[in-house]
Order: sequence, then C-alpha cells, then structure tokens
Amino acid sequence: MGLAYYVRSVERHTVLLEQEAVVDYALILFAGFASRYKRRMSGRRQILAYLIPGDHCDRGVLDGYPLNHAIETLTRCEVAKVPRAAYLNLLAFHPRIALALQHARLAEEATAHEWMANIGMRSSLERTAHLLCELMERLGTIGLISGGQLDLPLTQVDLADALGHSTVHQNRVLQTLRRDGLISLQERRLRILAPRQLRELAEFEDDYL
Amino acid sequence: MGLAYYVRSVERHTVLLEQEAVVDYALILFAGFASRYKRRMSGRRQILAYLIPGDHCDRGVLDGYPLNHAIETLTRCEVAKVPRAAYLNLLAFHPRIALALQHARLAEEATAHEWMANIGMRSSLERTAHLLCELMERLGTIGLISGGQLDLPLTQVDLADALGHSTVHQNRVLQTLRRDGLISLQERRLRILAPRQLRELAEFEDDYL
DNA sequence: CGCTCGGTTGATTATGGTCAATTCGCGTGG
DNA sequence: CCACGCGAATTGACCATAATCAACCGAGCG
Repeated sequence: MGLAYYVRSVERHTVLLEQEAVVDYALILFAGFASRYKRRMSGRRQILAYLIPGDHCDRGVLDGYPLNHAIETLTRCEVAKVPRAAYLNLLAFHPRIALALQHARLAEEATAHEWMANIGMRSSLERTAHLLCELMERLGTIGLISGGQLDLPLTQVDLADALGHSTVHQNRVLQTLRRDGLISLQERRLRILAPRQLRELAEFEDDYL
Repeated sequence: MGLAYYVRSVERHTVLLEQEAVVDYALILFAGFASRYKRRMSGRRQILAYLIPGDHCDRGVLDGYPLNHAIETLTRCEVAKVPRAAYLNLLAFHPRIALALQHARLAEEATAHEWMANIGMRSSLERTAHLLCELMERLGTIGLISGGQLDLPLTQVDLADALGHSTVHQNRVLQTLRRDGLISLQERRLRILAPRQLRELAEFEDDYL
C-alpha cells in the first residue's frame, strides 16, 4: 500500500501525540514500541497500552474527540503519519482494512479490560507473567518471534509503569521468574522457558487478542 | 422513542450477558446500576465499569464479536432488550442517536483508561475519592442528584471490587473519608461534603466524561 | 575519564490483605 | 410474635506484599 510514502523514523522517547491533542492525521506504527500513558502531577506514569508494529494510534481523534492520554515512543520507531483525507480514502476504498481496524479497536479495548483486571486482582508475580504471555502472543502473530525468543526493547521501568509497581520490585519479580526457570531475559532478549507454567501462573487466556 | 416497549424489570444480581456471549439484541439500561466484570478462578471479581441509566451494554456483540467479560445487575434494574434489527433501524434513522452512541463509547473507553490509571498509581484513599468524584459527575449529568446528595445503591463490596482492594480495607477507607469530613455516606445516600478537597485529593479531572 | 542509564542489592517502612468475630437491620418461617 | 438466618457493615490482631531510600555495578558514550 502507498502508506510507505508517509513513513518516517522517530527517536526513542518522542511524544507522538500529546494529551488533549486534536490532529488531522492518523499515526500508524510500522516498527518499534510505543505506549499510551497518563501522568500524575507527581510525575508518576501509568502506561495504558503498548503499541507494537501494526497498531494505529488514532482513537476518535480524527473525528474531533481530543485524546485523553499521551502517546510516546519507547524505542526508535518507524511511524506513518497519514493525512486525514488520505486515511479516510484508504478506509473507504478498502473495506477489509476498515474491518480489520474495527477488529483491532475491539481487541485493544479487550486488552485494556484485561490489563485492568490484571492490575486490580493479580499479585505482582502473576501480573508480570500475564503481561509477558500477552506480549509473546501479540508479537508472535506479527512474526517477531524467532527461535523461541524475541527482542524485548522495553526497560524494567517500562514494565513497572505498565504493571503499576515500583522498578525495584519489578526487578525482583523478574528475578523470581528467572530463578524459577519460567523465563530467560537478558540483553533485551526474552525467552519463555516454560510456557505452560507461565500461563497457568497468570491464568492467561489468549482469546481476547 | 419506542424503546419503552422493550423495557422489562430484572432482579438484582441477574446476569445480563455472559462472558463469550454472542446475542442478537442490544441491551440498554434505563434504571438501576449494573457492572461489567471479570472473574478469576479463585472467585475474585474485578469490576471493569459501572453501568448507569442511559448506558448501552453492547460492545461489538451485535457485530458478532464475543464479549470478553460478563455483565450483571448490581441492583434491581429496568432494561430494554432491543432486537438487533430494531436497534440498527433506530441508529440508521436517527443519526443523532448514532452519534451520541459513538460519543458514549469513546467516553466509556476514556473512563476505562482513567480507572486503569486509578488502580495503577493511586493509593486506596485517592482511588476511592476518584471513584466517588466520577460517580457524582456521571450521576449528576443524568439528573440523579438532588439536594447535594444521591442514592448510591452500591455495597462496599461493589466498591472494593471496582477499586481492587479488600472489603475490609474499603470499609476503613470510607471511614477515613467520613472522619476527614469529605463525604457522608449512610443508608445508601452519598453526600460530598467537601468537593474541592475531594477532587484535589484524587487529582480528579472531569474532562474525560 | 567521568557521566548517565539501566539493572541490581540490602535494609527499613508502610500499605493493604487475611482471618475471625461482632453488630445491626431485615425478612422469613415456625 | 419471635427465633433464626442472612447480608452488609464494622472492628481488632496479625501478616504479607510491595514501596521507599540508598548505595553500587557495569556498559556505553561524549
């Protein structure tokens, strides 16, 4: 598709959309990781969702509804910035894409619910396990897993801010998962060593994706 | 509108939609409180959203996407069960309603994000304050506040399950809010005694609703 | 070489969970 | 009419989980 024309590379830690933003273009992530997040006055951040290659940033913004959170890259990214007109055109002429987009929205909403349940009723160990299962699943479907392992360019801070605990504790939780032989994570490479146990621990069900 | 025809009364604690449900009718809440929620194997429940009068239950279910959570009444309710055809008809012939529905969806999504941030990065006291502010706001816009107070038929268990803490702790948090003169809550009637302080405590911003 | 960032560790504190028991109001059946 | 049971709120004692504070390490980089 002609979207490649609009793709550009952006640095890590670039704010793609500010809170309350109303813009006239759509953003589509082609490579790299980004996040939706909110901040408190204290500076504390809550990551609401990870955006991975293939995800769209829009959320009614094109219809004039201001965004209620910010979007920022977590790694260097390839992002397509598609003008509103071209984007609407694309959807109008490719109903399958429009359908896929609707599907993606529902999946993202389901994921948000999953995260809420995750933070609200799971222990830190279970939470982390659940998130890793989800990442494995999502990245798997877009072909980012090779040889049972994948590149996970997220820092422990990024994980902690998504799961709602401190980085120190996040670190210890990851160590526990490693010590128990469930995962291996080093040098930004994640490998799930015991998928079944990890899923069981997290009570992970992949049907929402 | 002719929806009144479809309205019926349902008992408290009635499951309106089961997880994974795919149905051919839309549900609209006319009176009472309901909740979207998930359950863990342990029986623990996480409430994902409160549904109040005027809210629609559908969530892509009419488009054949199974629901990823269950919906249950928290009080006796008046619910309209509108057949798919009639519902689509309604939306097609009343674009303003369709627009309002889209708006409502985005608001609900924004609220979900707000809740995630709430659970993820606020203390139990702040969380509770935030939820009460939100309820006050939402119920106010549909005219359910009279004389500065409102009927809040939710139990402390319902609040605790939405906020992600134990009922015992929820009880103590409410007592603290009362002791500090921020709210008064008894016999199912809530009154916000110090709106400004409560909002400040919760860092509550109402622009997402 | 010194800096920063990300990860790691230990010690201490605090927040909130769990368990168990009590009260109160209300409705129901004997 | 009253005993009983149940749901909801409440209390106290104790425990577990996770936050905070502080320091340190190692790699990469200007």
